[in-house]
Amino acid sequence: MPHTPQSSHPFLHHHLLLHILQFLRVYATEALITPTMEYSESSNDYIEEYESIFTALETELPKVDRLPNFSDVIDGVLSSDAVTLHKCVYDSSTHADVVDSISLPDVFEFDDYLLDFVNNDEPSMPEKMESKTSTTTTNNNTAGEVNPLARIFRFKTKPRGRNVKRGKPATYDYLKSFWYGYGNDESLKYRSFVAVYDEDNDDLNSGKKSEKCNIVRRKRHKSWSVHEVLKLCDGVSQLGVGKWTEIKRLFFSSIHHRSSVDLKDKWRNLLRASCKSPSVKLKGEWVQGNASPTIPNHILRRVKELSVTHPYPRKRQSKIKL
DNA sequence: TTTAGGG
DNA sequence: CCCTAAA
Repeated sequence: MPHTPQSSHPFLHHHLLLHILQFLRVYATEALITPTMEYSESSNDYIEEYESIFTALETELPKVDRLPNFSDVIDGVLSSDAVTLHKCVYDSSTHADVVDSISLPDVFEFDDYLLDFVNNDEPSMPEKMESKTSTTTTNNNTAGEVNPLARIFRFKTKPRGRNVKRGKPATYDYLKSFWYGYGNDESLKYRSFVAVYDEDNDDLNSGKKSEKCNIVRRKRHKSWSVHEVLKLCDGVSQLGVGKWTEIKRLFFSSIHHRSSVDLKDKWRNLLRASCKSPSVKLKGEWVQGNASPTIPNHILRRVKELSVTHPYPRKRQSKIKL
């Protein structure tokens, strides 16, 4: 990794790092290690595993030129060997099930945590940035203060992952509304945002206005667990198709990261999958059907049944053409 | 705001 | 998952 000039970003300063690590420590200790210790004698392995992660983070994070995103970090933790072992303890089939099985403190709370930290105890800014910032924001901020969020947006980050190119560029004000008030759609609270450094609108070089860097909004991909899918099936069988807000309220009240729209999308995908031929055992051999092998057959069957009992409401059943 | 559908 | 026309 030929990382060059240690781009010193304020949020990567040591004290913030410590906060992040502290948070991770608490998270891992309380949510993952503790419940494991009740079931395994080799929990020291887990602790060591996490310690190694922390150590790695401590040395690697300062080199990253993007705002550390807790969701990404925790993804790494959850995909670690420690959790793999953990999942065996619970005899679950997927990591998602592990997450479901132990009541985690909300994994996504970190974004809020970080924001609070930023607001209350702002890291010092590099002079280079400090001067430019002050000149460009004087007119826009009351009390002449630099809004900490604006600083976050100055990170020269490269978005990663899927959908990143399709994200809707947003302004600072747009994003701010999600940080401070999540509105009624709580799922928005669990979305992560990535600031994209806009070369063409670089106030560090041009000295021009650039309060509005491009912000790419994206929701981290989270595979549906069996538990969630069953929940969705229950909802559909009880409330019918199309009542997703209700299903969300009654069956997903504690699963904050699935919006009603998510439910709708998932059901559509499940229907699609249930039509395909599942894997079957023929003469002792497993014949791979063209249906996704990741979805248990009993679920596909359940969906199949429900698709008959609760037909998908077709808005335009007939396309009347004259 | 919520749904249905296309992307 | 995102985006948006429709309702």
